[in-house]
Amino acid sequence: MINKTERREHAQVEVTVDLVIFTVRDDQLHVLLIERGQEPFADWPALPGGYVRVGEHLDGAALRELQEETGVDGSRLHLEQFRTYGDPERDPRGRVITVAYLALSPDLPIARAGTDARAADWVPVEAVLDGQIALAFDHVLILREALERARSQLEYTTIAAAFCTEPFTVAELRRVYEVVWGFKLDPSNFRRKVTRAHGFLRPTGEHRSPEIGRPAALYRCGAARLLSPPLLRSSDVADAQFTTPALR
Amino acid sequence: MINKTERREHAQVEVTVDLVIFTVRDDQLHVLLIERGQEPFADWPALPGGYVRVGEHLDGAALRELQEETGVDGSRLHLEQFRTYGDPERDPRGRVITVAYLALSPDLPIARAGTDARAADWVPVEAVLDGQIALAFDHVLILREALERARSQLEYTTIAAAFCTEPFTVAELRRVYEVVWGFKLDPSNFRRKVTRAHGFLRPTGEHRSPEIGRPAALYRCGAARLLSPPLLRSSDVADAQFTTPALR
DNA sequence: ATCTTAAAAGTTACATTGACCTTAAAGCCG
DNA sequence: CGGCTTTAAGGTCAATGTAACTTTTAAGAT
Repeated sequence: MINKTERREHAQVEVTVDLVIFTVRDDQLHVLLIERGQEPFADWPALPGGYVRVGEHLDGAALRELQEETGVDGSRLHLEQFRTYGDPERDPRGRVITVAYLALSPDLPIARAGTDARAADWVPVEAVLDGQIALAFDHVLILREALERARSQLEYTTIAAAFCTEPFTVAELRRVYEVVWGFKLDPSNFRRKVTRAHGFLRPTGEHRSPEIGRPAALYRCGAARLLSPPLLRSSDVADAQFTTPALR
Repeated sequence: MINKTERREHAQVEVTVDLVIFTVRDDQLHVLLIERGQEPFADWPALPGGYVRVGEHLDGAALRELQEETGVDGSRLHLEQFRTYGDPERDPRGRVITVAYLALSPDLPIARAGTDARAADWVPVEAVLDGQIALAFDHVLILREALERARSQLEYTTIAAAFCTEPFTVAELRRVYEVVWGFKLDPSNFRRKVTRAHGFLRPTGEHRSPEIGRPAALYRCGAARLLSPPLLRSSDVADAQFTTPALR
């Protein structure tokens, strides 16, 4: 079925990876952005990412670009491929499709300056979705879809713990859910669910005193990757999200 | 950060789409396969798919290849991009990455012969996973991951109805779940859940008499895309699946 | 000692679930 | 016809899960 006519029509494309790295900072969801050093979109904020090299795995390219552009070591993050963007018009340089990755990170300090990217820093997600900050290419779309994916991942998986620096308290974990989902949770019911969920939290036996108040028990991540039973947002919220990732 | 050195190292790749189309037939899960007409892997069974053309959207390429190779009109299926495969060694022709799509289909008759592909037909998924049938490229991997995706989609979305030809009965819908998940469900409890779930089923008021037994009420798909509350597999099963789609 | 604060644990009414049972509506058979 | 078989549909009930709320606990501060 592949004849010489079609052979001429194959798109010769270049492939990039882009990374959406979220963190929780000051009770706000932040995303890791760089400032582009080159045309197109020179000086614009953008998701970290770049070209996949000859003979390089997609996952490897994602790790490398993250390291090069932001100094972040992605090997300890739960970096997950979540979607590929291939609109023929999405890059003014020509046909460039990008494989998007998502990860949740503890609030790491970002080594600025010096390295590849002109700047890399955490930026509040809301500032981007508000339109206060415009991003290069179709990165706002990618960010929006990554956020929706992250929100739903919190329901069915244990990755929320990836936001926390070990060891962490139940309250810290709850704040992650609250910030990503964008609404408050009942502390008591939240505790009951996450402590009951098999393999989510491993108690250390240690405690940490906050500035004031009763000391909180400290936990580490358990072995489970899937949360059962899941920790669902209310059905109202789920209905509102109502994503239809299908073709028209 | 993108300098002339890196510019030389950009992978020049070709991009294909591959489609995993499932259906339920004779109480078995089937996948739509073609027989390759060309090297590499000439005469091997493979997932339908092919090169993305210049200026073509990924979704458009998926629809076109499905039509060309199997005669199936994908515009009425819920075709969803689920993962991109980019192992540098995955295609002997060189660097070819593929964007994989997933859809659930009613049991359509496949127009054989004549067209682009030498043959296209439904094949039991088990025969492939057993190793009885080898597939070209990394298509077994793609199939396996598509199956896991489909299984989990049945839990949280209403796409199971896409397997059924409208109008359909609750028993037909239940058989879809049983075949995809691979275990029996309690008919009574299943009915209660799917009829209660808001926006899943729309009663037609009509009935259809089976060969024997009480006539079953007929339904059409409702408007909801997300299932709330979700229809979960038992937690044992969820634990067993335990996928870790992260990097090492 | 008492107050304040946040963590942790308990209470209650209610909804959902899984396993099982009963009734309903057809065709079939004598 | 009347009873049998078959599948659909609906009901029961104990166990579990949930949301909203209250109470107890363990620290530092006054």
